[in-house]
Amino acid sequence: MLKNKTYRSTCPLTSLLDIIGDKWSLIIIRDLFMGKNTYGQFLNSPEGISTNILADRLKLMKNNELISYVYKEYNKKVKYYYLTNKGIDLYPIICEMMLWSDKHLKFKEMHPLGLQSIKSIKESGIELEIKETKNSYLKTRSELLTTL
Amino acid sequence: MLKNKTYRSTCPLTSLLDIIGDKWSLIIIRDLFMGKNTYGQFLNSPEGISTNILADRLKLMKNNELISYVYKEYNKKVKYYYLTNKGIDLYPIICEMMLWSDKHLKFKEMHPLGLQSIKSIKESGIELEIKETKNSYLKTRSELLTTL
DNA sequence: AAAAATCAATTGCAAAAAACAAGTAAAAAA
DNA sequence: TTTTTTACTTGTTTTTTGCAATTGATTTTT
Repeated sequence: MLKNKTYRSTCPLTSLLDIIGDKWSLIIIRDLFMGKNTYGQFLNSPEGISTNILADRLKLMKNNELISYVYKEYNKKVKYYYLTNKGIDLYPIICEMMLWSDKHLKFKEMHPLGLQSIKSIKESGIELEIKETKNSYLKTRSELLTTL
Repeated sequence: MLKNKTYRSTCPLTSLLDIIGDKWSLIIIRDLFMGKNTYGQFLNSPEGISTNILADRLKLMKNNELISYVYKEYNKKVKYYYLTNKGIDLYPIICEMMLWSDKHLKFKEMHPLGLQSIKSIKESGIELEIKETKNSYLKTRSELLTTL
């Protein structure tokens, strides 16, 4: 299992990388923004994460308070994961990452989080888009939390 | 050595992670923005990257055209690395990462890229700050490239 | 109530990558 | 010419990943 090491330096960039600087964590966060919220749904993403890595990352991100989960009362088995506020605040990073890829890479087929709209809004400042997606997710999350 | 695999999916986020989704690449990019540009300078960063990992990442980022290097005429040994335009465009990502850390983590001692100024400008839209840092780096780079 | 199916993990093992230590080759400085 | 500096490379150990099979609790079906 991936160790939760101590931070390598006091640099804020480094510290973030110590937490989510791997090839899978942000993909799970992306899936959460897209409305996925169970272990099985994460497994079904096209990237094909392995079960042990997924379990490990969910545990780590839970420890780091980026995500949490609830059970629904009619099912004691399935954990419904959701982003904490701390996790939601990762959205601008994901946004900028997708914009970079869109500009510099050739893959344009899949745009999970409405990249086109992000781009057009970008010109008038990205803040609005960030706020909108955040609010939209907050709504989704509150629905999840109120329908246990 | 880290393999340059094929992309795991067509998602732009995933593709970016396939390129720089590790614990070291962005730290080197950060150092370049801070004005460091040689192997030895990268080695001296507080994070303490190993020599083999550093050599590997420089090679990979060169292959991916995020960075390049030049020799100065008075020294045939030292490679002076610099960010390409593609690499410079990673700055908004680094920016957002530092802002996230500043908001959510406790480490406030080291702010490599003028975080405080990024924050204050953020309120009036981050675009300006991004453009400024970009221009500032472009100047540094052109100085490097003209004083071979 | 018992059997079957589902689902979120865990386990074991091989391969890959990272960390650590030491060495090398070329160029620059003394 | 000798010494030092610099950018790596090599070798070994440890950690992490990838993959397949399995477990164990819960849910569904019979």
